[in-house]
This record gives sequence, structure tokens and C-alpha cells, in this order.
Amino acid sequence: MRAQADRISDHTGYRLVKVGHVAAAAFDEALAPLGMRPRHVMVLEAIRGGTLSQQDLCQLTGMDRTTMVAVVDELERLGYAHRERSAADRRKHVVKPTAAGESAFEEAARALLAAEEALLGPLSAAERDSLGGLVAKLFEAAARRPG
Amino acid sequence: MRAQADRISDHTGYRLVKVGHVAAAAFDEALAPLGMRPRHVMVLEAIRGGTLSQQDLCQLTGMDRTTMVAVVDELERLGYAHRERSAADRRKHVVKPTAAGESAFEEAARALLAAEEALLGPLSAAERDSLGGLVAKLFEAAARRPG
DNA sequence: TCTGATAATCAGTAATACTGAATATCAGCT
DNA sequence: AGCTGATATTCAGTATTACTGATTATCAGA
Repeated sequence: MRAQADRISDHTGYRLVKVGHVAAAAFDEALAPLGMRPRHVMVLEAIRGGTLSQQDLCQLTGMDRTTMVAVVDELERLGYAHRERSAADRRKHVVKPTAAGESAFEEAARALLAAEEALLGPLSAAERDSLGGLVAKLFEAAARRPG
Repeated sequence: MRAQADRISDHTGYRLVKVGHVAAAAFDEALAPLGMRPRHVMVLEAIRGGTLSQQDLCQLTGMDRTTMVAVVDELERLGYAHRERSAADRRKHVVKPTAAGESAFEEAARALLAAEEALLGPLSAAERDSLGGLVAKLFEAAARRPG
């Protein structure tokens, strides 16, 4: 009747935090050869197709506006994107991918997928599906909260 | 046959990172009224019973030695622990809890448990068990890695 | 043509986690 | 006893992160 863990480090919450850190480090490492971090890939993904200002990108990704300035700076420096002033609203900087940026995104997406494969390697296919569903539930519940 | 998510933000790996952040923030918030953070509680927990030096605590918790100095400083300032020079090895500072520290740990453990309850609230009991098992597997696999 | 709001940028700040150096002490060898 | 290399703790300094607040340019509406 008593399934409660004694030590804090045996609790699911603690382990969720740790696994999140490990996953974040793995994704950083997977993208390091490309000179990017996950946030850059998120932006490259978002600007495929759409015409998005930095502010739009902030809302889509949850990044701070000042962080977004730096991320777009870096994507420009890498030759993966460039800013254009919006003709409709000249306050806005529309961020557009370059051809190199589009293929860099493809490569980064593959690298992230491989890192995720390695991360979830200890789990069977059924277990991964199960984990995906459970984490999605927690994710959506968290998204509905103020934070 | 194709269960792969299109967007990065739909992947389990990305969500694991996010959920980890949310959990960490929830634990910080739960302990804020006590003037502590999870790392302080980890140390308070470890020093119940055992006779541990700061170095021992570093190995148990994974914290850096310089971080541990600050954590023990803060526990002393709160009146929850104090350093004693080890008689056996005078290089070592044995960290011992005060009576106030022991009850503060109990209260902190309750606060963390409540925060975990809230975090896992969206899941049924069966789902929590399932998540706990899956996260434990990932956690142990990560612990075996060099990082 | 004002007024208040919004977009992007920049400068400065606070927190985090670390590296490397300094000090004190130990354990083993001669 | 005295020397050598290693260990425990501490401190100072560094790099990174994520932010707040101020600034400039532009917009939309009275």
C-alpha cells in the first residue's frame, strides 16, 4: 500500500528534472557541430513557409524578445537567415531563411532526431509511445498554467 | 506506420526538456517560503543519520564543490546546519543538521511532495506509476553515461 | 498632428556554474 | 623527524544565461 519513495532522488519529479537536463545537454551537443543550439533550429523551423516577425517568433517559441535579437543575429552571421523590413509595418523585421538555412535546418532536424533516438534508446517502441503520451499530457497541462 | 511528429515542439525529447523546466520551477516555488531551494533540501536529507563531509555531499548530490560551499553557508545562515571539523581528518568539514534543520527538512519534504502531486495531477495513478518506471529507466541509463 | 501603443535594439543586472589558485591537512616514504 | 604528493575547503575571477528598463522608429486612431 506504500509505494512512496523515501529519498527525494527516487521521486519521479526529481528524475523528470534530471532527465530534462540530460536531454537538453544531448540536444546541445548534437547541434554543436552545426554551430547552433536548439533555439536556432526552432526559429529556422518556424520561418519555413510563414512570414514572421521577431515578435511572432517570440510568441511561437516562448523566447524573450532580447534573446530573439541574439538568435537572429547568430542565424544571420551563419548565413542561415536574414532580416527584411516589413513593407506593411516598417517596425517589424521579417525573418527569412536562406537556401543554406533551409538545408541547415534539415540537417539539424536529423541530428536532433538521432539524439532523441539515443536518449530514448533504453525504451522499447511501446514504452516510447507510452512516455510520449504521458509527457504530452503533462506538457499540455503546464502550457495551460500561467507560467 | 508513420508516428513521427513533424514539428520539433511535438517531439517527446523537446517536451521532456520543457516538463523538466516546469518541474524545477515548481519545486523552487514550493520551497521559496522556506528560504530554500531543492539543493538545500537534498543536503538536509543526506546529513540526517550519516556523518558526511562536504566532499561526500558533492558525490551524493552531484553538486560542484564550490556550489556546496555556498549551500552549506546558506544552511548555516538559516540555522539548519553547522560545520564541524572532523576529528579523524581535520581537512574535512562534517556537516550536521540542527534540530531546526531536521524539522525544516520534514516541512520541505512535504512541500516538495505537494508540488509533485500538483505536477502529476493530470495523470491517473496508473499513469503516474507508468511514468515513474519509464523515467527511472531513462534516469539510470543517463547515470551510466559519462555525463 | 498629437497621443499612446508596438517592434526591435542596446546597455546593464542578477543568477548560475564553473576554473584555477591558495591554504591547511593528510598519508606514505625515507 | 622531514619531505612529497594528494585531498578538503575556500575564495576570486570568468563565462553564460535570461532578464529589466531605456531608446528609437514606426504605427493607428482621435
